Amino acid sequence: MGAEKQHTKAEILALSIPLFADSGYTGVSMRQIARAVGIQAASLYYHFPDKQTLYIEALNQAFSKHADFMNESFALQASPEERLKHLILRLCIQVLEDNTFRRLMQREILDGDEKRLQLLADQVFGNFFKDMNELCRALNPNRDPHLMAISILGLVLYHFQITPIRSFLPGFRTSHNNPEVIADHIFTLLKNGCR
Amino acid sequence: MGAEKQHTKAEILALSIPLFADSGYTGVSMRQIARAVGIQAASLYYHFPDKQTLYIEALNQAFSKHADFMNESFALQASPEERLKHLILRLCIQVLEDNTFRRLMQREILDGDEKRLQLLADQVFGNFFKDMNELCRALNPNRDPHLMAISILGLVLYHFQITPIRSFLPGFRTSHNNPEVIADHIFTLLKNGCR
DNA sequence: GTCTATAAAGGGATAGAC
DNA sequence: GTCTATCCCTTTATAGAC
Repeated sequence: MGAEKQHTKAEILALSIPLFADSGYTGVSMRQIARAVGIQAASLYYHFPDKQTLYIEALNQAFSKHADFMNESFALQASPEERLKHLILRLCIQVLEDNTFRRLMQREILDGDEKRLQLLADQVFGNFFKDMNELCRALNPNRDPHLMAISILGLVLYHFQITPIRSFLPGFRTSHNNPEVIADHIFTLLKNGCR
Repeated sequence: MGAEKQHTKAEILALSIPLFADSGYTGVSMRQIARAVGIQAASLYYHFPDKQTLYIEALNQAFSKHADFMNESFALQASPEERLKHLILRLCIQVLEDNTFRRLMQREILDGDEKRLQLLADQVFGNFFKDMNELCRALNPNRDPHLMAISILGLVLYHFQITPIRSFLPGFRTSHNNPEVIADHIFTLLKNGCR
């Protein structure tokens, strides 16, 4: 109908997600969010009862966006090793491209209370981690799949977590920021160990 | 010297470090720090010109405390593999016991500006990472030591980073929080890959 | 659905007494 | 070295007009 474009909840959330990812919950004010959206801070309270709720809904939106993606690398018909290789490369590329999501997740693991962590576990990791477990079992039934799954995830994520400081560490080369180089390193490590 | 016990800079820093580790820079107020110390907020400004400086000095104190420890696992006379095993177990135990330090470090990697990251790289990782590089070279000269060193560090740290959410993930057992179990898993993984 | 105005609380920081 | 008192700004959140 004749209504001009108005700001929806989803739009506000989409704009506040990168702010929270960059500066954390206490590091972002309602005024900053409002400025990013292009409205007054008071107007945010028409959409959300308080800052907490806005934040939780932002998390929900950010997380659900990624739930789907995760469940693709497992479908393809191939040997467990091939699937692992494919998964690692996809993860590396995805994590590199969506720094916002990775940072938000990291902050949640640092700061989230039990309820929020449960949300993260269910919504983001839920099926993904179950599939990871099964892949790990297929790779080697004698290894603890939970520990293996976390190790694989940790290998990928840590290489990107540490990016800001990496260039100050001995032995750094610019190629170490290349997702294909990292993926290849991780896959070989998982395949052969450090030999 | 009839002076009663007075609060020293070092004491204030020691009390503020866990606060910053728990809630981050913006999540902690000068009043909160003062309360933890048992003085008024204004008194903090006798010791430090501003909050930023207090924070940086807290980081310095927290980091330098750990610089020494790191350089022990490399001294012992043994095969590279033995040294790796020893290092991983020590790291796991250390990281488990000092959550504060781990969290502070994680927050710095998320939020630190270039200058603070340089401090972290030099003071905490500096020699440690150089020794790690050499150990990796000894383990296998054909592998990129920088990537290997980060992988080893990432494997250890991620298992502890993810602790708060681990119990919500499929396949969890309480033994997965045991540092010896984790260390053993990581060492075997590094030695043989996932086979 | 957004605005202006404003309340109420909390933040960093300073002045000056002791 | 710590206190009280205070300044000034920002923050979250509400009220009411449009």
